[in-house]
Amino acid sequence: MLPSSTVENYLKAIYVGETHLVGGQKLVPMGQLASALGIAPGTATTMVKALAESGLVTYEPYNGVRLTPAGEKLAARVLRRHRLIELFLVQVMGMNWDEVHEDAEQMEHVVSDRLIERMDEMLGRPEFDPHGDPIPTPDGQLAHRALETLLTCPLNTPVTVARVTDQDAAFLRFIESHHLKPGETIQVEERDEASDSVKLKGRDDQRMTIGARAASKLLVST
Amino acid sequence: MLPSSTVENYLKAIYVGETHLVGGQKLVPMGQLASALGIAPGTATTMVKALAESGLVTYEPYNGVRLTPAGEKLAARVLRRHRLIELFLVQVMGMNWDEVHEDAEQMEHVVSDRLIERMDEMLGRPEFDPHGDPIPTPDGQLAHRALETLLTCPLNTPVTVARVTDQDAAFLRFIESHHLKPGETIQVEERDEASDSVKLKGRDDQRMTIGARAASKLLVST
DNA sequence: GCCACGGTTTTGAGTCATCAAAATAATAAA
DNA sequence: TTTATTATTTTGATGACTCAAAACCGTGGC
Ligand SMILES: [Mn+2]
Ligand SMILES: [Mn+2]
Ligand SMILES: [Mn+2]
Ligand SMILES: [Mn+2]
Repeated sequence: MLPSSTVENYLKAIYVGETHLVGGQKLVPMGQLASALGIAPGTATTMVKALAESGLVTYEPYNGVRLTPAGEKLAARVLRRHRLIELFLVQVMGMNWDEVHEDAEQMEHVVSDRLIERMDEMLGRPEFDPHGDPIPTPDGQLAHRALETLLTCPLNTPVTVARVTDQDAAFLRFIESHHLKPGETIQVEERDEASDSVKLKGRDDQRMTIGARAASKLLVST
Repeated sequence: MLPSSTVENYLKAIYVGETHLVGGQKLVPMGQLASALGIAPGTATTMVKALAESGLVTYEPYNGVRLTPAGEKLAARVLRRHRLIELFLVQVMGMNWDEVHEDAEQMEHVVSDRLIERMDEMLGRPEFDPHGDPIPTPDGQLAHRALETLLTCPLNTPVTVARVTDQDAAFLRFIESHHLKPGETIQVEERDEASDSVKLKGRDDQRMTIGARAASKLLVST
């Protein structure tokens, strides 16, 4: 039985949720899953039990859920499609990086393998999507990069923006308008705990100050 | 309420069904609708009653169904998307014309207006899809052409293939391999009632014989 | 060690889309 | 006109997916 869009969305959310877990944690709590999918907690519980029944996840009541190898394979496939489609929409269709998420969210479930393969080919087997998120390989491997946030990277040292971990359109437009998209080189000049902000030097030595919250969503390579 | 994929498919099938009706007929019978959608007749009846309830169709029990202006607007929109997507997949993505139907069938329900507009723009506001089917304009107008089938067009006169009215992949590949795609110029040399076949002269004066059934699916302009 | 609270699960219900098969209506044949 | 055939509608049921709200569990505070 091929998985429904709903099942694919659950698996993808669990997959992404697992990467967000800190430390040795391995289980995604139901509350987090429910809010990631925008559904009621009870619905998540019911669905996850069904997913466990079909061998795609392991479910520990009151603890959370984890993907089985079978579930992980499916999840990586969906995430690969999502990110390839996003990149395609930006690179080939000329759409803005803040408006491709919703299209990708739907298309990831319906386009044929053949079309995905054509996109991948046209894009030259890309490794990262427009937001710097890694694109899983066809066999489910995720490129791992050692990145730091603007809150932890070295001061007064050129760093390259590599990834933006927030899909919010307004935030993405802000990033773009301040030339902070992946690929741009910047420096962190100062961090101020009290004012909860970070001072940056960007393109053309342009100075700017952003909040710590925003700074934590900009990942850079040194 | 935005229409579900199911509703969109029903409306599209009724829309296309109406164009296939001969004479002054105006109602699409339930059986035809059901088989076009590949569902049980009883399901069609139930759904159509719901569509009538929401003002998208007019339903006459035991006679059939017809689109209201509201329903026709939605149906034309879906058909426009379907055919634009098909053309996009062929022209831009380099897919074959016999493998784009299924992708379009799904994508028509999910891609954003913005993306459709980009496709339309990239393709130069096309009027016909890869099969020669007219693409409804944004306001729902369908280009009408006076076409004849290979069963009725004049003999020994150059005619141009304009449209192929069968989405079956094997048939489309046959058409392609014999250089009978829309745009090709051919001549009908002879029709034989007894053998139920038609003799053609195609590209490079290549002779071929095809069955009447197939001939009726090739529409030409004189 | 009890209790309150936040997170989780259960319960009961509803929507949408579907089918198989029985009942019925329209139509063609005898 | 009766009968047989075919198309259509009704009926009863199922499977996914969802919610609201009640019940429940586990843990940290006191
Ligand atoms: Mn999705
Ligand atoms: Mn992305
Ligand atoms: Mn469709
Ligand atoms: Mn077509």
